[in-house]
Amino acid sequence: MNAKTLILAILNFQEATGYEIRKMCTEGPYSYFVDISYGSIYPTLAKLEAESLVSSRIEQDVGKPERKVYSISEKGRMEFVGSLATPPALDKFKSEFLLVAMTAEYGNPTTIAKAIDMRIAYLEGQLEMIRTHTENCEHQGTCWVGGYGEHVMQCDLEYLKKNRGALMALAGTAHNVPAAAE
Amino acid sequence: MNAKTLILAILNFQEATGYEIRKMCTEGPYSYFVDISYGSIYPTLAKLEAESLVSSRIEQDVGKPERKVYSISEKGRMEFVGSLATPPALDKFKSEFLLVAMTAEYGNPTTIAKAIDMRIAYLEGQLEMIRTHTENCEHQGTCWVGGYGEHVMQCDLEYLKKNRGALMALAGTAHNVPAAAE
DNA sequence: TAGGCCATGTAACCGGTTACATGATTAG
DNA sequence: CTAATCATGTAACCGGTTACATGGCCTA
Repeated sequence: MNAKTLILAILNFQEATGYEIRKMCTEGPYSYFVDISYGSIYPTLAKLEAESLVSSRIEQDVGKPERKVYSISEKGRMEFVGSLATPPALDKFKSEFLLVAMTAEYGNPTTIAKAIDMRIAYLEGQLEMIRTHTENCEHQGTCWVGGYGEHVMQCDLEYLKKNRGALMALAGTAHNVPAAAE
Repeated sequence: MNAKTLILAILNFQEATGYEIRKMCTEGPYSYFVDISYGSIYPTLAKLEAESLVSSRIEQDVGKPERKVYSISEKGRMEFVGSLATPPALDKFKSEFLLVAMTAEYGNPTTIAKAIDMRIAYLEGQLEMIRTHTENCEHQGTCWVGGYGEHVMQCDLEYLKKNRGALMALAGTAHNVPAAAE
């Protein structure tokens, strides 16, 4: 999914500034399946406005930085609904951790242990985040997606905890490991 | 994970041609957590050879196209083992499907149904693929990762099947949907 | 007074994709 | 005879990241 569709989808639900969009995508309910940064949000917003799919207004509260609040236009809404007609692309998933796990025999046990534990901690944090989002969640689609993430992450954690030992047993068992800079 | 590390990791296990590497990454045991295409494999292989982290030899069987088989060098092995020392980056996950699910109320029910069912079919295919890989699997790290994928995908499917109805109930329920080109 | 949050933006860079070019062999 | 598989590569393009620039307010 490109930044354009994503931002249109967000603005379809609510008005927002670039800053807020970024927050939603890194800490908010979108963060589970999305990944985007300032460097693409602001330019995209500008392009969207140039195509008049969104409009903006400046808000100025005393003692606060200027906010540029974007709203979706009727044309933008049509674009968005239209984009929903094409079947969604497959998920993209990349995991460095799994490469490390696969090659565990070459890794130093301490490093592997740290990698597993950091992953567990990360997933637990994510789970907690999702739970706070879905706890008092009024939007049903968001609940559905939140429940999805919660379920899958729980399974993920389950496997990790249950099989931590098995992976650790492999760590560093390879022969012919060159004396590398560690 | 960049193409370089990934290819080095693969070549650390076995010699391979660019074509074979690509196969492993799209249909083989790496396909679950990796995503790479010819356009990055061949140039990367060339770069790797220029840095003498890998070497190549030409194989020519009668009646078959020429094969350029790459092997990792001692220097490459060291580079690879060294790269295992830095903690792995967080997983990258992007899902268009989940965006569609979140905005299900704006989607046409038929489209949503198709999206869910295609996802189910896809996951079932992936699961089967993983199972064939892990069934007679001699490399333990690969088994561990395969088991991981299997477990998580099973949970994924579970949620999808159990909550298909709930999502369908939301499909197309939004008011104020512009008469878009569908 | 240091660091974090609010807030907007730009420029350079890069990793990787898509599409193209080429061609032989084999299976249906 | 057609489609798929084996096999290698290039060039243009692009979406997005990283790092930078700027600055005021609030909290510890």
